[in-house]
Amino acid sequence: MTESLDIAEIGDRVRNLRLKRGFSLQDLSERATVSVSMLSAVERGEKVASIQVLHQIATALNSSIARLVEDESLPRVEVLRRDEQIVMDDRSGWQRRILSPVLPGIEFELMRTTIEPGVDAGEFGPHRPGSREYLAVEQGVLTLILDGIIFQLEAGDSIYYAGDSRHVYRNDGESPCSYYLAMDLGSSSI
Amino acid sequence: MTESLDIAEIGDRVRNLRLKRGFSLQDLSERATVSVSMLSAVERGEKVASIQVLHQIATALNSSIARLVEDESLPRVEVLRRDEQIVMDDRSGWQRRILSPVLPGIEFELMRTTIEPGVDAGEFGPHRPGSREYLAVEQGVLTLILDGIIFQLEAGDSIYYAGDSRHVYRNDGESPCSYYLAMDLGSSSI
DNA sequence: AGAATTATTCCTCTATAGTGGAATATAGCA
DNA sequence: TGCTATATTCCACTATAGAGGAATAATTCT
Repeated sequence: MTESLDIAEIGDRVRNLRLKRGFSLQDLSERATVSVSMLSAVERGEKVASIQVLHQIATALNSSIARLVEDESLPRVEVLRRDEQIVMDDRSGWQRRILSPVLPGIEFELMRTTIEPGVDAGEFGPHRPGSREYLAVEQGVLTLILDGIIFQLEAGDSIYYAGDSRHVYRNDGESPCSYYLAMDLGSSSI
Repeated sequence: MTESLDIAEIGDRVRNLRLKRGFSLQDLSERATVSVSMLSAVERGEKVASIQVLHQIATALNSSIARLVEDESLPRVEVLRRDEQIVMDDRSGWQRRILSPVLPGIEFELMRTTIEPGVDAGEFGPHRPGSREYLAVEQGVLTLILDGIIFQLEAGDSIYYAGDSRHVYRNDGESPCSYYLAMDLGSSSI
């Protein structure tokens, strides 16, 4: 989330992407249904496109508004040693460990959860519409309930589900269960 | 990625979010430095905002252009049983298993890689600027080299790194190494 | 219910987005 | 080098975004 939108930089991104795709302004004009003049003006940061026009440009470049507008200010590397990770221990028998650092403007988490046999880790969500979760079972058997629908997942199985559902994680088995969960609360590409 | 931008729907999203935040048009006008008339027109889908104005509105609503413009058309659930997953077996002694389904407009992958002792899985990337990778070591010891910088990661450790670096994965240990990798080639929130 | 206050839409006007064609700049070829 | 073709920027014009204030609608209070 930036305070100020850099119109010139957006123009640079459009031009870079256009050249990378090997398009002339005329090519892009035809694909995007935007005049050559306007494209030139946008690339030089001379005019501010409406979201309609920028959407057309992005689509023609097989990109997205978000990507053309984005501002990169992320760190290059962050190591989280095991003992530096945030751990949530629940007395009822499950543990959640956050494996990803907090990055400015990024709403994403990678985590590893373990659930003891016979333990119900409780209900989560729904998160905001558009959020996505990806889960991979490392060991044991996980019972995952999404909006009342039951999924039984074994070691090695994986599942994607929309984050705006109610989700319950349970270990109905006889041995500990562990899984990795990647949760993206951000937006889809447009 | 939608073919056509729905201006009325964007307006609905702005209004819903504004009401959720408990703002009047006047409140939002002051916060966003956009006239009350323009806000009303945008909400009613009557006018097309420039990206400058929409950015101001999004910022004032503590949201992003991407989120105001996005179109949700993702599946709710997709299970990938172990034997349905795409597996890349390399003869030199490493294996990569894709754990996430392909979703329209989403450039994200969750994968699990195993590397035999003494094996170098090779060099990857650099991916596009803004992409992010999150890696968690499940077992063994992983040697990860990012743009020439060496990181030694043990079971339980995790690391985030920008995707536009050259990355090399190696198992210098005496036992197999496995790790989970979440790779987001998409954009950051704006 | 009526009055006062607040919120939203309508209206007019100015500034600029966006277009099509001309002028200029650049690249490729003989 | 000069010529041709292609790419880009300039220019004049139309359409509309965006602002400020008036009119209308909705809500709150007595």
